[in-house]
Amino acid sequence: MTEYEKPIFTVDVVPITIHAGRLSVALVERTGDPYRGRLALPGGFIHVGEDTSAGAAARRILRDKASLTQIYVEQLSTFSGPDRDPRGWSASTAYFSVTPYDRLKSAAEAGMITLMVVEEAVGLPFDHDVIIAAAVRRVRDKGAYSDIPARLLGPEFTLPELIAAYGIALGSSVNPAAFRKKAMDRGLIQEVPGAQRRGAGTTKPAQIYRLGDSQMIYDRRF
Amino acid sequence: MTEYEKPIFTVDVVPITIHAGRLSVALVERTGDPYRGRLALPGGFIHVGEDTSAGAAARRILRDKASLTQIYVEQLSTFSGPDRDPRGWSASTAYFSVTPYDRLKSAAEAGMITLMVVEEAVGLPFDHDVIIAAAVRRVRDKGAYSDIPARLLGPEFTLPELIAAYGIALGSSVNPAAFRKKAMDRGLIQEVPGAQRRGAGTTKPAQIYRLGDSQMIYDRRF
DNA sequence: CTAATAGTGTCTATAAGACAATATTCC
DNA sequence: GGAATATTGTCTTATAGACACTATTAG
Repeated sequence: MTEYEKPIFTVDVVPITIHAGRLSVALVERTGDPYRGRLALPGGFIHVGEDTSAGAAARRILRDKASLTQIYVEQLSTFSGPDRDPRGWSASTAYFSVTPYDRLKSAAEAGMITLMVVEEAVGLPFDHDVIIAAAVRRVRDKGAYSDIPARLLGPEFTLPELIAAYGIALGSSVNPAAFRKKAMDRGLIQEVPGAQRRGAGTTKPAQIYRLGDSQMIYDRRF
Repeated sequence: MTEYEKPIFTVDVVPITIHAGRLSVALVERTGDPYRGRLALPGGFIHVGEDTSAGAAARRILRDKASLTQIYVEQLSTFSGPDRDPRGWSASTAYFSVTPYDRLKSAAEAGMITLMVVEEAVGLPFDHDVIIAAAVRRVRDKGAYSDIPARLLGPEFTLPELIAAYGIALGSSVNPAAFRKKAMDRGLIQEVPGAQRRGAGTTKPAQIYRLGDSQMIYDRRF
């Protein structure tokens, strides 16, 4: 068999969250060679002896660079070509993660990460602008029929909070009545029976929910 | 920067077609080292001086191994891990292509490729069983709201042919009246105004259509 | 005319959006 | 009671599935 020059293979992660009511990404300062010191997506090489898959590498990177564990991670796409990395022909398998801001707060306050609103995260090294745009598109496309936006919240939430999260993730307003009906019918959420209230004060308290078993995926067939 | 052992990076393609009324994949006999002589998905290494992206490599592989050019190719997912390739830690970005059988016929008759019904393509080298299953799932998931099944046909087709293709691709029967209405309303297909007939003989001839501008993607929002 | 398939129209069930109406809390 | 938000119910509209009916060809 002919031997070919091996391309560079890396993993990048787009850590998505809601910060101050806006869909945001967590960026890290590059410590390594190209673009050292610049803000970019957390990423890195495969640790051949340690990572059991590219997805596992993505989780390791999130853990090491943003102290994030136990969160939703999904493969996005693989970006490749001779010019995207100055070191040579490269392929990067990109993942995105979805977390409540709470989980990122201490890393942000420690300066490990910098949050940017997705629309303002431009001019980044490599093709990270393109990767972020693809992640946002995925969230918007899948958001309306999946539980991804719900993962922007903690494990318990009220319906108004959930509706707000869907609105922010989808970038469009959400019909509360239709949302409720659909979410309940499809089993996206379940009431937390005991405690029913929450919220800051002066108004009617809302029921607390958790994610249900269903992910609200449904299909359309002819 | 620490140097890490580079993983192997390859590209694999799942060439999907309809053969004898069944959803099928084209496999090739491996000429290279692991699993030499076995049937497997067409695939290979990046040619660093030649390929402008992994998708371009996928197209090159289709051209070289199955004489296929100018067809629909879509990135599926990247499969990776320490054990999927006996040569070591590897990642393979998988693509699938969708073509009418006509385009594969001469390669099949020349013995370059072997067609197998997707359900029967099991026990293949590497994790190609998993890759094929993922491709079939993608076609079935996206099929109901995209033009992918239409690409299993040539550029001109009748409505009954199109409905049959959707049925085979989706693995379920299709309501002709509903399909027609939806496909026309959404602009999936356009009448070919001049010639209106075709078909073998003894029955009413059908109108010929082409793909329209729309790809019939639509979204659901709350 | 008959057989066979192409194509159309109608009815029904379902789901989503709009929007009004009701409920519950704090003050 | 009043303000503010939560929650529910009703009406309308769009779409898909079921299914029957009409159309067009060869023989």
